[in-house]
Order: sequence, then structure tokens, then C-alpha cells
Amino acid sequence: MAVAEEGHVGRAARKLHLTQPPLSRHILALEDELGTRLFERTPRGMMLLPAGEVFLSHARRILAEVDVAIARTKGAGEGEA
Amino acid sequence: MAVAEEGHVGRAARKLHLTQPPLSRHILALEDELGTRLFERTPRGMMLLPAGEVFLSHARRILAEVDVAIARTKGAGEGEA
DNA sequence: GATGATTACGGCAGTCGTAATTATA
DNA sequence: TATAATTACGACTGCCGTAATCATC
Repeated sequence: MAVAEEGHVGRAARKLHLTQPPLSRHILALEDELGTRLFERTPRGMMLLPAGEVFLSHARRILAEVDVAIARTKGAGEGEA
Repeated sequence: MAVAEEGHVGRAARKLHLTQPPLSRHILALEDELGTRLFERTPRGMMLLPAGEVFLSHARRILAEVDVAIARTKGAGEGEA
């Protein structure tokens, strides 16, 4: 998500308090796991491919739902306590 | 999810091709992260608490959505290739 | 004393960061 | 030659498994 938003691995890495290489490896590992390129590499940075857009929109929604799950679980726990 | 389904850390661990201690630690870490107990420990095993049920239902749906995300992304990638 | 979860502890895998390399304009 | 990504490589953190311990019936 950070790479998609920034358009650069380097800038995204700074945002995530990481350096370029590990983040680059994460992207490559994810593409490998999915069996699909998510980004087009350009000399100016990274550009989302259609498959990347599809994955990005799912990822955003799923992460939002994780937040909801955490909040609801905490709420249920406090209700009990 | 496995522990909830089996009702025992040990049985769940076997199902996951793991041993008891790391799985027990995962559960404890998750409870710590959420700040809430998910299971009641009984001498016969683990029983879901209400907060655990809430978390379980969210977890199931979220993992199913991850599968959908993967499938759709792969599909988009192949459509492009 | 048996069953089942948890804690201690040593070893290994995976991920990080720095440095070097590759690629394109 | 400048920018940006990737690969090489050494170091460290974190997770696993075995063994020991705690707790309840």
C-alpha cells in the first residue's frame, strides 16, 4: 500500500521507517507468492499495474476490517470484564 | 481458529503441524496484543469466551476475503498477461 | 498420578541494514 | 551521470522444538 501510494520504494520505505532493500524484497516476495507482477518498474519509480490495483483495493478493505475486528473484540472483552 | 475448533492447544497444534508451546505462546501473544482473554483455561482444554467468539467470526470472514483477494489478483494478472 | 497449558532455554530461519550492482534516461 | 530498484552479504531478532514446570482433577 505504501509503495502504491508513494510511487517509489525509497519514499515508501522512509514512511515505514525501513530502508529500500527490505521493502523491495517484500514487494518481490509478494509478487512471487501471487504469481503476478503488481508494479511496472520505471526509471522514475513504481507504477501500479491493473493486478496491483485489484490487490490494493482488497488490501485496504481487509486491513480496515482487521481494525474493526480488533475494536469489537476489545469491546466484547471489556463488556465481560 | 484451530484452537477454537479443537478446544485444545495440543490437538490444534497437531493439526497445524506444530507443537504445543509455540501455539500456546501465539495465543498468549494475541490475547496480550488485544488486551483481552479469548479463552477460558480449563483442566480439559480451552473454551472460547465471548470476546473469542467475536474475534473468531471476524477472523474467519477476513481470511476468506484474503483468499478472494488472492484469486481476483491472480485473475487480473492473467487477464493482462 | 494424568492430562493439558505454560515457561526455560538452545538452535535455526528469516529479515534487517550497509554496500555494491544493475538499469534506464 | 543521476536516479531508482535490485542483489550480496554479514548481523541480529524472533520463532520453533525439547525439556522442565505448573495447575487441576
